[in-house]
Amino acid sequence: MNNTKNHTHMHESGIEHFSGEMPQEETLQSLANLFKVFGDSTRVKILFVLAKSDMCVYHIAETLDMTISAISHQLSVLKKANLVTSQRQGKTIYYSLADEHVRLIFEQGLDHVCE
Amino acid sequence: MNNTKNHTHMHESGIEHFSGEMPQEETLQSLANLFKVFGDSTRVKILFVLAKSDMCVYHIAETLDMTISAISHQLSVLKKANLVTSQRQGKTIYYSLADEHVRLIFEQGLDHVCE
DNA sequence: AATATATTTGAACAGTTGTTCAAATGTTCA
DNA sequence: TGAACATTTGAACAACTGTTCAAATATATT
Repeated sequence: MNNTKNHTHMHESGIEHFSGEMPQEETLQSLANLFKVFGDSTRVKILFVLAKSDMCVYHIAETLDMTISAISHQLSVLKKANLVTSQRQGKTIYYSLADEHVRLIFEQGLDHVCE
Repeated sequence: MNNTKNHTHMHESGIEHFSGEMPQEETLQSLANLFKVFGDSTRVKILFVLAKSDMCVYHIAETLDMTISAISHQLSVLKKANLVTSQRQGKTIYYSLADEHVRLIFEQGLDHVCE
């Protein structure tokens, strides 16, 4: 699985950058999975409209001009990732952002994109 | 493309959450693309080892126990996203993190994952 | 120029992803 | 209970992604 044998490199930089230790394999996988959820424009748009106000599936679909089914599928992804929560009120189910992390992650990302 | 006609919803939440205005379609797409790059554990690992010290392809491959080719492909993705920079030094090409944004985005993500 | 080292590149492949469509599940109200 | 509303679910399909493999490029050394 590794074709790195018989290499003559002698480099050792010594420059220390990052604050913490290298996290566990499992943690890095979780981190990648979290970012993967943010890595789709439909989901990003959903999170943005939810950041403005709680909404039901119908209204999100209307706002983004997409089918209810497509939005529902993506909401289930967001819910599984604990980025949104839902609350039934009669026939309608309202979705909201799960916590402040979402906003903070967004702001960092926007900083980078809008530099 | 939209099956949301003839809906009887009357909801208007009024709850205002997010600091800024809804960004442009294009900006949201860029944001999603940025997160997409973070959404792979190999790339996350590469960024982590680069956060500790600048490294060449061979040593990254060695550290992550993967092929040089696989790492090289992913480095080109990271470079295209302006998350890493490279600097040739003789035969060897050293890679480094492009800026502090990477660290900040990571820290936000880790906060969420390790809650 | 020829050789060894260091890395990139492109095609190919299996695995994953997002949307659509049709059908199913819940909920409310007459 | 039956009809209307609100949303979810699963299968299907095309598009995309990450890794491998083999070959190409680039640099340094002799």
